[in-house]
Amino acid sequence: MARSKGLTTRSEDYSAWYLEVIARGQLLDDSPVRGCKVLRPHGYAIWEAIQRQLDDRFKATGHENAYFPLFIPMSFLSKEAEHVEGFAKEAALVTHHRLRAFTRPDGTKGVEPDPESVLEEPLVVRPTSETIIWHMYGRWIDSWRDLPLLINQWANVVRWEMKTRPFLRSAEFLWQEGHTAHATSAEAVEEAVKMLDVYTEFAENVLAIPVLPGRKSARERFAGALETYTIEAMMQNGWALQSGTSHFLGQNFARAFDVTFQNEAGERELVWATSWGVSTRLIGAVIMTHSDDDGLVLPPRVAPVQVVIVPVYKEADKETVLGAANKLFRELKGRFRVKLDDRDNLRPGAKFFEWEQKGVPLRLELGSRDVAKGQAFAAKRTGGKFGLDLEGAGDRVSEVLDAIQAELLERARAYRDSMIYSVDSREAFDEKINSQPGFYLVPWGGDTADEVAIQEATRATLRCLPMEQPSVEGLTCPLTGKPSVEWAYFARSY
RNA sequence: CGGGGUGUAGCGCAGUAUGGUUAGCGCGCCUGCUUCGGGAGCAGGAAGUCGGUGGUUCGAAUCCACUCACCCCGACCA
Repeated sequence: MARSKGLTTRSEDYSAWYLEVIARGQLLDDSPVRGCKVLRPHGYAIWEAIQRQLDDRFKATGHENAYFPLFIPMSFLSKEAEHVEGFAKEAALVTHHRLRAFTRPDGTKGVEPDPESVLEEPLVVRPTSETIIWHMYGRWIDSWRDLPLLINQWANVVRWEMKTRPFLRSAEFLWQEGHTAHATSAEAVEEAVKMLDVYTEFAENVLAIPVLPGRKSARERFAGALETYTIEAMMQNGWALQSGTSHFLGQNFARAFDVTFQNEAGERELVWATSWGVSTRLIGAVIMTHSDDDGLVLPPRVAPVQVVIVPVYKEADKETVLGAANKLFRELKGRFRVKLDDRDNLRPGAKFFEWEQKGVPLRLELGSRDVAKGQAFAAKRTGGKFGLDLEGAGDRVSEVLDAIQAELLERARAYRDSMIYSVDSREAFDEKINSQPGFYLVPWGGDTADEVAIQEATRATLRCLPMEQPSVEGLTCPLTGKPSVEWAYFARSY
């Protein structure tokens, strides 16, 4: 009989639930290296879907891909003061360029760094690529005609984090980083905001994650940026997840790497910069936004398998059913990522559980009764079962997947909206923020010192100053008692 | 990096206090037969350097030291 699915529930232990969903969905596995995970095929395929669809958007907004080296001369990191401050503590360093074999006293063999191979200048494994990219931009930019320069790269980066969490924070992760150069400040700001819009649209339409776009406070800003824009998502435990950032870097990197251009008047000016990125953290956001107590739930647009066909047969009708299943499979496979699970060693129920835990949005069961009716028995991962006509199945499946995609976004939005609160005093905030986690929207009037104090008392941080800013005329900040300056969201965050 | 916890077969665990032949159990895996609409049944079988290194001992999964990884709670961060 139906035994317990054995998954820790979200309400029992949200963190354990998250780890189990990842393990059962076969997204990640541990590696022998601290903080570094292996992206298994089912997890990597989600990243590939993200890459494809984001890359299309980057190309559509005029960007080109390039690739810059993994290794950065150590001296580059120190060229931009705030930047080095931000990344020095977590930089991995290459100091030698070869190993040599040696024999231990007990006769066993080992390898050690060859002292003869010490690098003249150590190399930093990139934590982000601003420095090496701006070094190169200095060679490529000379005239206003070279601008804007709009480049993106898909890469891995390394940040030696103290505490890691699968997808959300690991020592090595995959991401994309866009780096653009502009002739004017206004144009650079426009670019940074435009890319935040791309992220916002992508998060909602592809990942089905509603996000709050906004600006970071000075305290939360990227190291070396004048302005950091962010999209903040709400996880099911009421914690915020910074899901993408876009930075207006001013002329900081141009100044540090001496990147100037000659304007139309013939004068030399420093170039204006932006950078923007999203990472495999987005996969964590997808998991924590949509998954349920039965396991992974994936939006159709990023699901590695969108439709699974499970034939159900007895020996007598095996041939008929498998024939129909194959026919359906061939019909769908040109349009969807579809899997025909015709394994003979598992019974249907076992297959249902397996695909459920892998987050497949739509399951089509096909038994002799269905074949006789000219239908498949469809089950949505989001709930709901119905007969689906085999005739014209492709169009119908397309509609159903679209409906699931929309349903996930709406469900997430309703949940998120139900977790946005307001408070009228600091006391109320301190009392509620941890017993009732969520986004707290306040007409903020504080400064960095106030943010620090609030975090020390509650562990909540200022997540963003939303792009949409209704007037705060005449309002007082409930957290500081100072006159309100602009609206801000506070939350616990990952 | 500080405090706490856990490492025994692919997964989940017992065994460790009080050291003692061939280290068990459930699930999974392999073979065969019967099954097949929500985790199949029976029979047979394979799989472990007990996280690693070093020590104590006639003898170590068990005791000691060091070390690695993971998890939880803090400090730091995408």
